[in-house]
Amino acid sequence: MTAQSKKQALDIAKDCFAVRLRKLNREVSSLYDDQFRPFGLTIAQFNLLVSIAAHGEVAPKRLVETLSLEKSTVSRNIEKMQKNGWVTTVPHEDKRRHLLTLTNAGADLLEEVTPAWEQAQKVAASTYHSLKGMIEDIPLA
Amino acid sequence: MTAQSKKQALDIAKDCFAVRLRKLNREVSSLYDDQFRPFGLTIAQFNLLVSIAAHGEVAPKRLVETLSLEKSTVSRNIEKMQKNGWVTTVPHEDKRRHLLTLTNAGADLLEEVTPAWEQAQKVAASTYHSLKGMIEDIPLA
DNA sequence: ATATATTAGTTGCATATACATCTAATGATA
DNA sequence: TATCATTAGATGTATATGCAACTAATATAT
Repeated sequence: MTAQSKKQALDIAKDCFAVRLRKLNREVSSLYDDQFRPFGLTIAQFNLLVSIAAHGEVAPKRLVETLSLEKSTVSRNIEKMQKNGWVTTVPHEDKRRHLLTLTNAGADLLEEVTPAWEQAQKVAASTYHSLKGMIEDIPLA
Repeated sequence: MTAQSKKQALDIAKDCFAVRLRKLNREVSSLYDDQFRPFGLTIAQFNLLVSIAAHGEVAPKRLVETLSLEKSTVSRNIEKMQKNGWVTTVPHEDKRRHLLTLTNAGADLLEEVTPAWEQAQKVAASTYHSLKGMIEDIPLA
């Protein structure tokens, strides 16, 4: 490691979008995980929970598209949420497909955790001032 | 799911910092992973590679702090990078500690992948216009 | 100086994520 | 209609991540 290459590496570390974004992502995600932990819920699961609720009924395929998740990731995370009794499936005429809905327990959970979510939002906004302005530039669907 | 609660869920999905940030993180990370794939390198490993290079010699503890990673995550990711021959350890007077440095192969790899990194940066910047202004607000260390 | 507390790092375990491949079902085409 | 292609989702395998508990070493306090 010459002093030259060390300086170059530092520049890369400072300039890299992914390095910065991933660090912020870990920090912010952990705020939400901390808030949700008492409910046995993770931020990843909350994300799916709220997305299903927003749709009412939704195909995994659509979650893949709107959340930029790999289909196998959706498949496995939903599987856990089904085991937890929060999500159930509705058959579809096209037998390859099915729709996901929240169970009553799932809907109740979402209501229960909303204050925790609000708390996480508050901490996130006050810790990372740029977040507020940032999110409008991130396409939702 | 009443129409009321559906609408509330949609609002949460739209307002949630974590939901948006995590989606952006997946999308951006995948740009870098695509670029690095031919080198057998991931964005997570690149992150460590460049951080070690920037320090010259660095303790895992310090990477934990500067990157907001869990110590076990650093431990295991470094382990893989050692197996790949990119990183090696230097003993410390305090026998609990050790320092990490890049091997020649690791330093060479970093040089080799720099054009791929630049390409990912270019795609990221042109796809997500807000990234450029955003990163200055994310503390690096 | 010995007992206790702290620290750095590792290991056990669980979730999250993605790529490749597979299967079942449906669609398109010759 | 029989064959081929596409599609939705599931499964195999690997990396990434974090919490809890552990170990070895050092620091602190009595």
